Amino acid sequence: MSCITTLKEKGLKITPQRILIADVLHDGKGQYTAAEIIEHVQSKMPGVNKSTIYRNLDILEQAGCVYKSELDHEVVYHHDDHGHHHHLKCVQCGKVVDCDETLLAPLEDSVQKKYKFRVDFKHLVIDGICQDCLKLK
Amino acid sequence: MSCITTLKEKGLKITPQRILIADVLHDGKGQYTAAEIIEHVQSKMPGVNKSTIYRNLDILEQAGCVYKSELDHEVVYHHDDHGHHHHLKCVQCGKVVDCDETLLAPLEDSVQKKYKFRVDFKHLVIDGICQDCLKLK
DNA sequence: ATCTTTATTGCACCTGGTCGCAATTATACA
DNA sequence: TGTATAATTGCGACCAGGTGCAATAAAGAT
Repeated sequence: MSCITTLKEKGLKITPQRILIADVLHDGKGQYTAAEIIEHVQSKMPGVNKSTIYRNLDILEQAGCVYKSELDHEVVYHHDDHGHHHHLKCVQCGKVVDCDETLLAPLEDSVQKKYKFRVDFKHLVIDGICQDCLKLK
Repeated sequence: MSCITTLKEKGLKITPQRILIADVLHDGKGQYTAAEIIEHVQSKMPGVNKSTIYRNLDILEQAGCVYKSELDHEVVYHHDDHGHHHHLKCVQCGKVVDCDETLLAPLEDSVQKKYKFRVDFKHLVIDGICQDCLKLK
């Protein structure tokens, strides 16, 4: 669903800056760093302030349109639409391996049941130690 | 186990700054923000640079002596010894609920088996939406 | 006890992200 | 269409944390 529609539903104002940010997130590759979003937005509308963009990314995150994950020393934002998968990140060598989403499903259920907390894992990053680094020990 | 011993085993040098950092982490409450660690260390040895402390916290994390988690807009460091538990954090209201560690055990196993990745969850922070915020919708 | 090597520290500077506040603008309503 | 009002923007200052580099100090060898 369009981010703009969601914002409207929440009684938030539709500004040109917000439209541009939503456009970037809907387009293309589905994963952007804050710097990339800032660059794309400013290339279409020079002078847009970085605070505006950070603030709007937060708002979109709160609204549930955008997910944020910290991947290998970088924060990336992705739109809800793009399929989920997770990342296993080795804290020793920094390597990142993609990981199937079904792995997390049982956990979502148990947290939901036990704590009445709705978690919906999208692009979760799990820290650990990879096979290669374990061998080096 | 003492952080200092671990550092020695890895061939790293034992400096007064590192000893102070390890002291803070071993003491007391078991959870410190970077700012608290900097303050404690500098109170015992004025002039220690913050970069030194950040660098050493990273090194201790890599060495597996210290765990780092992001809790409600704050990064906290804790020593390996202190018992684990996890946190469920509501992305809407910011509320944090403690959560039992047994919940994560099955996941540790499945990641280990399927991806040969050793994860050892300590003080994990899981984002979600709490019961109260769900009701408001 | 001194020397050599290599890691570590302190320094100055940079970067990403945040905040308070005054100016601006989207929206609802007359 | 014009106006009121509350949200949003842009700005500048600010903060936490990180980096490159020259100076320093720990550890092992002599």
